[in-house]
Order: sequence, then structure tokens, then C-alpha cells
Amino acid sequence: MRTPQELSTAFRAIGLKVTPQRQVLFSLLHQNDAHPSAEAIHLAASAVMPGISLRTVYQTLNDLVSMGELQQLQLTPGSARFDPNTTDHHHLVCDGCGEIRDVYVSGLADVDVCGLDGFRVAATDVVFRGSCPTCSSATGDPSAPHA
Amino acid sequence: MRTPQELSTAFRAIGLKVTPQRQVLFSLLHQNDAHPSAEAIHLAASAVMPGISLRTVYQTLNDLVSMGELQQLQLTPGSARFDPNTTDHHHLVCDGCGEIRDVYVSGLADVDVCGLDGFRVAATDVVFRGSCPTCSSATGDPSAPHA
DNA sequence: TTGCGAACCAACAATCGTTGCGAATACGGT
DNA sequence: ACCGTATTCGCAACGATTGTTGGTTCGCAA
Ligand SMILES: [Mn+2]
Ligand SMILES: [Mn+2]
Ligand SMILES: [Zn+2]
Ligand SMILES: [Zn+2]
Repeated sequence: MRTPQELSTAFRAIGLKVTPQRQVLFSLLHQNDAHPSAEAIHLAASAVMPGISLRTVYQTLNDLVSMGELQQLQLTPGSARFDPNTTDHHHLVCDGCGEIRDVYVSGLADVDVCGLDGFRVAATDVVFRGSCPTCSSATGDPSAPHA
Repeated sequence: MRTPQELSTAFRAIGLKVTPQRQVLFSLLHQNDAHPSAEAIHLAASAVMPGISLRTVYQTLNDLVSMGELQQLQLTPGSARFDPNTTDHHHLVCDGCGEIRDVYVSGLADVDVCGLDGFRVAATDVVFRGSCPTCSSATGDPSAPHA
């Protein structure tokens, strides 16, 4: 996702107005690597601008997604997550706490894929599921310090 | 997923009963490679057993998932898809029609993953998104025959 | 500065996918 | 056949997201 300033310009360029609400959302999303849900963004926005409506948050998130500034992820059942990181990256999902982290994968082009007869691949998403360090140490860690 | 017969035995072994509804679901799911939604399964089951409730379908699907006989996939927003194929495989998702197909990937162990500091990976899911042959030929196919 | 139209909000209602609940029913070990 | 318990099913409720409408605010181009 581009900077709030650049997004303001981009919004105006396509006839969308740059409102205070949208500016708050721009800055909350900029370089946000937490992969927040709409609800989480609304919560954070409410701290800065009390009264901002959840409806407006969804509206703006959808705008950003269709502009290609934001990626919408559906890695688990439940609410969608939003990702301003539009570089080529993939994700770690913690089954324990639901945290999502960025991960960078190289050598993907070398894997051998069997079964795509005629299917045209536009994007490849790799999702690693498991436990984050916090959740790992909390339970069932065979490498935990003694008893 | 095992055969309906084996599932019946497995259900009884853990104190679950083998009802006609469940038997219908067992046979509809066995070797089903369509990655159906709960709704789709309910529809198919209704043809065989009119009156079977959607609630029962969800109930049994959940049982099968927690027994490890069925995989639950959430590859897009919307309804979950269920997959009796428990072999090591991955998926193609058609953005056009929503079809999901199996695909087999080898050489995944050789990719270089950067950024998993302390994260414990239990499973890796690869999702290829694009267009199936049908949807490709329908629109925007640069290799389509003439006009 | 003014004016048009876009965006906002509040307050709902509605949709979709899924689960909770409770009364009636049926499986299956004895 | 009997009985305890699991299962079924219909309906209500849920969480996430979107539609609507009417009144107000406000960006921004002229
Ligand atoms: Mn990311
Ligand atoms: Mn599959
Ligand atoms: Zn965790
Ligand atoms: Zn298709």
C-alpha cells in the first residue's frame, strides 16, 4: 500500500474524496503488518476518531482492495484479514492465537506441479500453519526446559 | 477418508451411532473430489433421503473433520469446502466459477523460507488461483480461436 | 466563497454460513 | 424387548458483511 499522501492523490484521481475518516484509515493501515480484521481496524480507528462507523471502515477497505492497494485474506473461517503488504510474500498462521505473520519464500518456481491440465495460474499463495513461539511454549513443547 | 464400512466401524468404536443419515453422507463423500460445501452435500443427500436436515449434515461433517477423515478448506470467503482426500495434496481455485481441483506438488521441501523465527510449522497449504479451462476460454483468452 | 455532489452517520433490516438449544426419536448393547 | 444415551430436526440465534434511507456534513472544483 502506498503512503497516506499518495493514497489521497490516488483517491482524488478517481473521483473519491479524501475525508478525515479515510485519512485515519490510511494511516492506520500504512505499513501495518498485523493483518487486522475490519473489526480490529474499526477499534483502532475509534480510538483516534470516536464515532467512526464500522460501515465506513468496510466501505473504505473495499475501495482500497479494488484499487489493489490492499490484499484481502481469508486464511481461516471467520472474519477476513487485510494486508497492505503488496510485495510478493506468503503467510504463517498460528492455530493457537490466530496471529498471521509475513514470510518470504524463494524457489517456488522450481517446484513440480502435477495436475493443472489447462488451468491458468494467476497467483500462488502459500500458507504455513502451526504455532507461533508464544503458543508453542505454552503447550506441548518437547524442547521445553525440563519438567 | 475411509470407506463407508470402515467409517461405520470407526464411529461405533468411539461411541457414535451409525444412522441412516450418516450412512448416506458417508457414501456421498467417499471419493468425492468436488470439494463440496455443506449446502451442496445437503442438496445431494436430500435427493437420496428427502427431509434430511442441514443441521445433521453440519453435525456429521464436523464429526468427520475432528476424526481426521475429512479436511475442511477455507480458500475463499463464503462457505467452507470439505475434502475427503487426506493424501498430501494442494489446490487450484478458479476465480471465475469457484471450482476447486486437486493438484500434486513435489519439491516443496526445497523452497527457501525466510521469516519463520521460532514459528513451528505443522502444515503447508499451497493454493493456486486463476482460471479453469472453461472460464479461460469464456473471457480474455489471448489464445482463443480468432475473433 | 459558494454550490454540487459525495461521503458520513444512525438506525435499521437483510443476507449468508454456521452453531446453540430443546423436545422428540432411534440406535444398539444388554 | 428394554433402556440409556446419542442423534435428529426445526427454529432461534449468532457473527460477518452488505443494503437502505434520510438527514447532515464536508470536500473540492469553479
Ligand atoms: Mn502479509
Ligand atoms: Mn482436495
Ligand atoms: Zn500463537
Ligand atoms: Zn472456472
